[in-house]
Amino acid sequence: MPLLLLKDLPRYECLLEAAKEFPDLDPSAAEAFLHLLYTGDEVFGVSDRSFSGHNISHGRFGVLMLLWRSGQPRAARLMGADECVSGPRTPAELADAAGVTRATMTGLIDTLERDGFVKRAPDPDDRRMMSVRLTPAGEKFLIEFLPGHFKAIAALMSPLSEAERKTLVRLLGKIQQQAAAMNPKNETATAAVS
Amino acid sequence: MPLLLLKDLPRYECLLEAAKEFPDLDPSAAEAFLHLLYTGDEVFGVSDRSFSGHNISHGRFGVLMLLWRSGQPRAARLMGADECVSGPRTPAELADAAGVTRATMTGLIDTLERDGFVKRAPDPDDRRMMSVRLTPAGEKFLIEFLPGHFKAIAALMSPLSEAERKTLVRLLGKIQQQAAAMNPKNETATAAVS
DNA sequence: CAATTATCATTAGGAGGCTAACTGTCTGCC
DNA sequence: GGCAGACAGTTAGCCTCCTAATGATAATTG
Repeated sequence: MPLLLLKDLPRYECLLEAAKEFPDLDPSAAEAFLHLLYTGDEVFGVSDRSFSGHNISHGRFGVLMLLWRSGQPRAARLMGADECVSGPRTPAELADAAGVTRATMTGLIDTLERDGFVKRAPDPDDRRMMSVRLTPAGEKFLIEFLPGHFKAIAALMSPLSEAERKTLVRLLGKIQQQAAAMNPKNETATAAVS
Repeated sequence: MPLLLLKDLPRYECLLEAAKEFPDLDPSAAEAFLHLLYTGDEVFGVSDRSFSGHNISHGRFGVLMLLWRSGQPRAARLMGADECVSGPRTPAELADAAGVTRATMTGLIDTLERDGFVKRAPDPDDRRMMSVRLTPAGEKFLIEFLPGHFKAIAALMSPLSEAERKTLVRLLGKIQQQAAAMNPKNETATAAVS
């Protein structure tokens, strides 16, 4: 459970009443916003419980997935890369792919290496760089862990029909796009939406 | 941005291919799951940027909102309480309402008090308890901050029509229910769904 | 070829989460 | 009345995230 949120969401009537006092409050927008945050947190919690029994966390899991068969072409595509190149190897590449800072990645690799899932090796060509690699123990962990994780995801989404899942993804896509446009960091996204 | 996630979501074809290797992987479930986590993170990031310019965070904001006019009946209803009683006052009540541990609430109140938004006072009746109160500075902050925050939420949801917002909330509700049922902590939720 | 600039990984310090253990205070029961 | 247990709040230590600063190495460029 990562983020602090209300345990009970406000009822819609409460939002309506609050909107009388705050003209900027759009009740249906606030409702959707709160539900999105709340559900995201719940879903995060589900996969967190799936992780916690295995001495792993979202961050650690993400790094392992990024490293998973990174030497083989298939892995890169499985993780969303556009081309069939090998997956990320250096801390900088991993940080970029995972969307965290390099400092954070250093910390994650530290604990992963301490626990024997991963190994660092200096790059022979560029002495500034390190090369990160899954150990056999790390690979064994993934092979044992993934099926259960996938089952949990399937169970979580089981109340939704295929059509509902598509609808959900479509609506979330619109919000993603808008959120990206509202992020001052990427001006390209702003242009793409406008 | 709270949680570590892939910067680029895998494409659907990649999930389909991965499903050949892992029979437990349900591609549409995984797609919805990843989009939900990703969008939740993006949305969290939007409100985080709305906060960060004001020396505040989600946790701190949540506490302030819980304390907001906690002496007046309206406040409690605004925050989702079922009855028109006064809002939470003690650290334990705040922790429960916010869904964090008491230890975490102690830390939040510490920094909030250090920054002058909040004030602790011993309870005269029960010397184990403390009473937490918004200072005038804390109230001033909320009054100045809320309109912009509500505007950001409205902007974020602006790509969705009213009907789409209702659909989104309905679909998210199904997932919330399922997530609650999968949480071993609350057996009541399990029973409610089955 | 030397000096500046850019890049890589790490460290240091801070914040917000957690659990577990501790201190004081109240309650309830003999 | 006194003691065991429950309960409020805090403390201590860990994890994951951040930003900013550092040191070592490459790359660029005059």
